[in-house]
Amino acid sequence: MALRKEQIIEEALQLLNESGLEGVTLRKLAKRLGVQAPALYWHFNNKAALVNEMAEAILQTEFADLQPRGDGEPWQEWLIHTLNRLRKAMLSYTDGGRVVAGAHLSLTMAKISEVAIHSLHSAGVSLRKSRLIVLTATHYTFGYVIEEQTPLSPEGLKHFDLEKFKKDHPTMVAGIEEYFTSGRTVDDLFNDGLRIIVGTYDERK
Amino acid sequence: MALRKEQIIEEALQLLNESGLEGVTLRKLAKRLGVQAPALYWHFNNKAALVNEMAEAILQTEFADLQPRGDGEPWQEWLIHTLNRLRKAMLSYTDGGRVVAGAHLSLTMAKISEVAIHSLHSAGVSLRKSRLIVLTATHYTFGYVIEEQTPLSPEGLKHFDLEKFKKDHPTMVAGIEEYFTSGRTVDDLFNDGLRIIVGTYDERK
DNA sequence: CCGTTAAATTTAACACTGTTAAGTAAACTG
DNA sequence: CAGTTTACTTAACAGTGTTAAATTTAACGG
Repeated sequence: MALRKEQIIEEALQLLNESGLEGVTLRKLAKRLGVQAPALYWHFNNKAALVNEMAEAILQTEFADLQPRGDGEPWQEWLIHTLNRLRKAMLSYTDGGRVVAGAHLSLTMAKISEVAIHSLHSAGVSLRKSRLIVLTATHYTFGYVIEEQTPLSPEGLKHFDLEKFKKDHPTMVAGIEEYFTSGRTVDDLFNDGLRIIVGTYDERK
Repeated sequence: MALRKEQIIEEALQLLNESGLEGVTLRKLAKRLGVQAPALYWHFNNKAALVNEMAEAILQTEFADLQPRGDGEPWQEWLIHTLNRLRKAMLSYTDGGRVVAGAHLSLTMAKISEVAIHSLHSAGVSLRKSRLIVLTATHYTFGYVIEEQTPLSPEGLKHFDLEKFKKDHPTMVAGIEEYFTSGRTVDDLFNDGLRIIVGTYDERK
């Protein structure tokens, strides 16, 4: 009775969350849909197209409606809030960062950029700087999420000498310990990076 | 007469540059080395380990020697210069960004972070802010390079309506045109992003 | 209701992929 | 010279995306 494109993507996203990006195979996906693998090729030209649409769907759940900066709202706060939503959307699926970052030509991402640049520009920031800040913050967000979603394999951990690492990277380790023993989280870390970019990072507190 | 680990990686990197990350298969690599594919498993536990060592090699060619910030040298300039080297290293191989960013537990990356944080801290920046800036700039660099190395498929371009895109994203398009018609390049764009992060972006000029 | 056309899917197969197990030949070691 | 380690080969497994052709299912006009 005709498989619908929408439900293929929905099932693919569920599979993504259970098995990760490597685990999303056409045969597994087809089985869940009660169909044979080549049937999917009627709905998608190839797997890459499927993954692209998955990325679009991930973004759409969070950005179905995207309000531009409100009157009087500081652009820094608006941008930070918006990029927190972007991170949240990617984090809500296993390997969501890689999926979304790998999907070029995403209309939703383009829309986010457009609204963001406009939201800064309309607040008095020059067009060039608006674009620079949005671009920088977006790349930062992608890089941050991709890394936080990259699992460090237990295999690599086996050969990892923590004591030697500490001895070889004292400043780095001190910085990490200082940050987290002060009660901060990876969410705080992400937001502090954004504040560095938008220029509202406050040394005190 | 005994294959050496070093030359396997060298050949793998050459293959990477010719065929991209997808093109680096154990059989192709083995063939180039005049050997059968399973022979590689004597030298590496699995393919992921091979790719990790490729990442390390990519970084090592550029960061065999990494000088910390010199006395009197502004930390902003030192950091920008160092991250330009990081970008250059990744750009020198097809999919270099994905390879390096995917390699967790890279000792070379750890060393870069350590030296960088120290270079900022020793210039009077607080430990916490030093780490924040380095982390932010590093993630930005990864995100930037990964995107600039992601090829937009001709397939996706077929269905792409440029005129509609322009109409739907006027601010974004205006920003892009303004930037590049002023004679700037993607290298400049990358560096302007870094300047936003380290706080030396100058609106004029 | 029938015949035709188009939509949606199946079956079979191809050319790959990473990876394991078992065997083999050369090189070193005592 | 015997035994062990090093470095590989051969054979095979289970899986991958993808294509071509045949086949079923649904839709539609007369």
